[in-house]
Amino acid sequence: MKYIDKLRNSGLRPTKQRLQICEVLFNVEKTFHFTINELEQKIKDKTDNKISLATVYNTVHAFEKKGYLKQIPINSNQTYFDTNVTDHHHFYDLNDQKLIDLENSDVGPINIKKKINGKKIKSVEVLVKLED
Amino acid sequence: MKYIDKLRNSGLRPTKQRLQICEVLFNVEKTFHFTINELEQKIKDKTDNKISLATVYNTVHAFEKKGYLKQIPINSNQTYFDTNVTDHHHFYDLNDQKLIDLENSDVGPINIKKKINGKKIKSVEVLVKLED
DNA sequence: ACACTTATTTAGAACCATTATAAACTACCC
DNA sequence: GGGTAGTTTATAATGGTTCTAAATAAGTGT
Ligand SMILES: [Mn+2]
Ligand SMILES: [Mn+2]
Ligand SMILES: [Zn+2]
Ligand SMILES: [Zn+2]
Repeated sequence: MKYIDKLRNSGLRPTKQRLQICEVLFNVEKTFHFTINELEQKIKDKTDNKISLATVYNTVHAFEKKGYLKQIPINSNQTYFDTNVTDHHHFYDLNDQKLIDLENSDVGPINIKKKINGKKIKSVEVLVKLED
Repeated sequence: MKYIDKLRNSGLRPTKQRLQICEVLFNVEKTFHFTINELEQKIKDKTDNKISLATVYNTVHAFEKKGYLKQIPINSNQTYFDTNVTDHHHFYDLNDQKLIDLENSDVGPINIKKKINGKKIKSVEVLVKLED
């Protein structure tokens, strides 16, 4: 199986639950954005046996730590995650509460001129809020 | 008093509590970022009588709605607000969990080329994450 | 296969920032 | 002053997330 090695190489045991979550998250055409609750629902739809909510949280955080997921900084009552871990930007539709990817070519390079002593830039993300 | 008119003109009654919060938020040299808990602490430090936590929440949301404050989109367990309501960007220091303003001149103009049908751009914000 | 160790899963409890409630209070208008 | 709508307040409720600790499963060595 393609995810067994991925997990083992990351020091994560390839459990049945983790492999099922890998299927839902990564074995799809397009990357996508999700909350924990939305992921839980997808898992229920796709698989017969249920995975406990605690395991969903544990797994998402483990994958985030390994760089297979990232959090999207947005003000919402739920945390948003992204299966697209490349550097990219977002539209956030305030009416529909929907996130849409922006390609880097849609924004162009961003040159941060200010420097902070002893700190390095980890990421540069643009959030474009949309309304009707 | 300078905040009485500001509040009345916004359709907000200039109560003692709101005026005190105005002093803390706006009667200072520099704009700043805060969480509700940090604001509550500042209020305690500055004034003798206490303002209930519910009123702090109510007031911050009322001021946000009127455009006197804005929320900063960031992943934290607490919501961050900004007394600088002009368009500007932020450094977020992941180690210290501190927000620092970036001037527009520090980033340069950002040209969003992609358009979404029937939606207009409300804001464009850059978040630059820093680490040691 | 077996025993042993360590990682993981799980249900449920705990946590805690935020929001809702509803009664007391206050600003405003006549 | 009297009436009304807006505001404050203590407190409860909400709900996403994290913690706990016991059960289970995976890896390792023999
Ligand atoms: Mn996390
Ligand atoms: Mn708000
Ligand atoms: Zn994305
Ligand atoms: Zn700011």
